[in-house]
Amino acid sequence: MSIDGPEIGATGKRRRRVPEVARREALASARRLLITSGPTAVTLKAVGDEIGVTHANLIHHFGSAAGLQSALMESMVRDLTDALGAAVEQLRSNPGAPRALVDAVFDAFDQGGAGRLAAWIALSGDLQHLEPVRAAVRDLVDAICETFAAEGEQTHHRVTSAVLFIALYAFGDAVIGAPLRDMLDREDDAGRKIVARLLPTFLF
Amino acid sequence: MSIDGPEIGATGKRRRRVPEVARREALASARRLLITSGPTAVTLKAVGDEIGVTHANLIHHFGSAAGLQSALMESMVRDLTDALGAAVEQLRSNPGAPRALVDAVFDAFDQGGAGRLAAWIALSGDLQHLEPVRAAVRDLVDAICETFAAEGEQTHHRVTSAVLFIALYAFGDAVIGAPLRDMLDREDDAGRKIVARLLPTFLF
DNA sequence: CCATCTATTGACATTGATGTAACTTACATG
DNA sequence: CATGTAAGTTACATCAATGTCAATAGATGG
Repeated sequence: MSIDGPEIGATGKRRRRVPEVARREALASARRLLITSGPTAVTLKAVGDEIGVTHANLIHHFGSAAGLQSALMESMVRDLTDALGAAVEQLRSNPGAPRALVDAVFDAFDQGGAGRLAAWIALSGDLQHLEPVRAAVRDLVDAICETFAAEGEQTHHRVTSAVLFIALYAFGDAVIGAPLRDMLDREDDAGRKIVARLLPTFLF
Repeated sequence: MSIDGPEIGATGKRRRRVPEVARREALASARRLLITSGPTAVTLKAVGDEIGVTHANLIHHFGSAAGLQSALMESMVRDLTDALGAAVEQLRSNPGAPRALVDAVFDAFDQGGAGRLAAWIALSGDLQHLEPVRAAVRDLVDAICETFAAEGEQTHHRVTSAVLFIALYAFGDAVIGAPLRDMLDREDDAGRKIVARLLPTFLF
């Protein structure tokens, strides 16, 4: 098995990191643990073992275990808002390409881990961590509204319906899409196809 | 503060339950804790305090903490499959009423707690507990296919798309629908309206 | 080379969840 | 009323996660 490789002992010396690097490595490890093994796997010991530091060192950098979890949520929420911002740009530069928009949002929720993050936040009740998402969502709504401004006064209502539609669906697909598609014998991108086909229903 | 009130001592005597009653009370309490406070709140002590027994007594009835969790998952999965079965009956007796079908599925995921349950199972990786759902989902697909058998050879594909659509959406709505609707200033049943409106797109 | 700063560690304490064993007592049955 | 079964409790042990603190050791400036 070759457990406990000489993670630090390879050189026999400690590896001293700049705080920013230490935090970044820890958060990357924590995200990997969250996505692959669930929220209960994100512990100080597990993260420390992955990046070769002790749990006390993580407390030194994040203040507490809750501080690490909070920083992880902030990090992933920032990535999600960035992805939504990129989706806005993608839409502005190339409107009328629903599949590209759908892929951008679905990838953020699936591979970016936003789906599992949102589920974790919702189950644990830490809803305040979702607050930065509010602005990103409203930017997305505004961008879509501008693109389809000619549609009349019902535009805002239709656009919020579209955003609610794609976000809820992408979230559901990221968290339980795989087993559900397996039950139905459907292909991996069945959900994306459906959303891409229905999205014009809202916008046109 | 008046800690440790005479929980049992109110009568001065123990309350002896038949095993089936003890298990039912414990599972009801565990479900309430899961829905209101998340998976980490479902502990032997928390459940025991709610129903007035010790944590050792719960181990006596369920074998272990994992046994209680497993029984909770089974109980909630059974309720979900029952709800899906009822949706099948509802559809057979009154086809062409998408909102009623949508409400039945959404209520199962939201008020029944199936949404939080599914998120918990997905995050923790205990996918085998979803196995009983497979049969219920396939029954639902078959029932819808029979109802719309005249639609041609693409029927099965369209029906599985519809089931995937409503299930993923109901799940997403149950777990993160409330904060998302708040961000978008949308009404509580916005998701249900959207699904009810789009469902005929698949079936007709 | 020396001194200072601080990232890092090791050892220890604490807490909560879980598990085990022996004892108690409610209840049914003779 | 006597008795056996099992629901229920008490007391204790264990383990993992978290937290605290003094000591160690890289890095950098003088």
